[in-house]
Amino acid sequence: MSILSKLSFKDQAFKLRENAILDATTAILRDKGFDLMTMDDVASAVGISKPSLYKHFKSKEDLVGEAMIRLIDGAADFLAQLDKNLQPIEILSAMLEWALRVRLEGGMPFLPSTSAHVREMLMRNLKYVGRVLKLNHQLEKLVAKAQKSGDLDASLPSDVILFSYYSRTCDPAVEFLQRYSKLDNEQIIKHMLQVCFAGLGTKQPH
Amino acid sequence: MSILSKLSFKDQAFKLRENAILDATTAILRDKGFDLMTMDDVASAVGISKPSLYKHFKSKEDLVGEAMIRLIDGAADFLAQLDKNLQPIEILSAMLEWALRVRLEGGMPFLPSTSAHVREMLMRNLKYVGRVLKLNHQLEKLVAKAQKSGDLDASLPSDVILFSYYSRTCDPAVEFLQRYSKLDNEQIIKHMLQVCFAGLGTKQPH
DNA sequence: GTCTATAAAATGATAGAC
DNA sequence: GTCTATCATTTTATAGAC
Repeated sequence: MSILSKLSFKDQAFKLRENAILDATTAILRDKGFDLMTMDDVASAVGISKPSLYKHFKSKEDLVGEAMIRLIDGAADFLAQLDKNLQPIEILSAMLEWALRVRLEGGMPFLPSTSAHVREMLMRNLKYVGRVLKLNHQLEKLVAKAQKSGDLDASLPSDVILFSYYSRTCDPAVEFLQRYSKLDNEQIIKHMLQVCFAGLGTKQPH
Repeated sequence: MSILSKLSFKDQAFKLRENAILDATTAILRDKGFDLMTMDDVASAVGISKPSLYKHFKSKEDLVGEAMIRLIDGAADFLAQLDKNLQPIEILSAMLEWALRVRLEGGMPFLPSTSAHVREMLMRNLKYVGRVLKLNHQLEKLVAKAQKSGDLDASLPSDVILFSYYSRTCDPAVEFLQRYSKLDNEQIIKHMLQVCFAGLGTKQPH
């Protein structure tokens, strides 16, 4: 039984419309960012009026929060569905690869890196913070294991590894390469993974 | 003879006030970003009225452009003053170290990474674009030399190296570490340089 | 629940006195 | 060149009809 079949037809339509609103929100956030995205933009992209939009989401902050939550849920689902026999470093690499691919295909705005203002807004959203903390906890454990096994540099503080890892998912180099280089998406992903884990240089032992 | 002594006292005061305006603009950009920075913010931070501010800079775009130009000029000055006997990889490392230190000490907003909107605005500023292209040309040559000498990974496209290098100057991991870790600024710089050139992993040969 | 119309507030930019 | 006062516009959010 699908998740939708539990709901009445009316509620199904409602859910579908909410998803359409979140799709439009994601696309506009990616193109314009939070500050420049207006509720008029979203309403007209979906083809509804602004008061109707406010029936679904009580504020701009709420709307963006829900869009970000859907994003985090996608990442958590991907992680949950990975082969449990993979090494921690392989899981981390696969997660980053997934995030880069989603982003290159036009899905992901990754707002938290954008500005302190947006970050604070999201941090006030308890539902969002809960999802983030849970995912962060899983990734922390993977980083610790990979450091112990020698796949990640054990001389670096785990904070440095984790924050740098997150930053790679929203690295502006991706957009620059997509716009100004002749590399295709798969080549960009391959090189970004290489740069993340092996760096720009030819490593000397330390 | 200093640069200021060529000017009348009145013009000196004018220049000093412009510098104070640019200082305030830089600080506000760092804290709030372009979209949320208002001309009222800048005027009251400097202690002048908004119309006075507009006598110095004809628009918000112009003001931010000049602040960014001053930033690029600082980088170019630092590069020009480096020891000419340094290896290209040492110069690149020193430049990144300088940029990270400036940023950690509260100076640098590094807008170009922020949003497509801001990037487009700056790209319309010919004075700014000129400075950026000149600096970019110098860094391109350093990257090519470092790849040739084997200090930077020659198997990576130079585009990938250059864009990734730029991205490290505005890596959000820096702010996360400054806010949420117990590392001091110098430790953060050391680790960020390590991550940039050597990556997160323990490199296997390729 | 959807719409038209509008309130309320913020903000980029300027007029005009001094 | 600096100020007070103000315009014009944008934008979040809502009232009220249907």
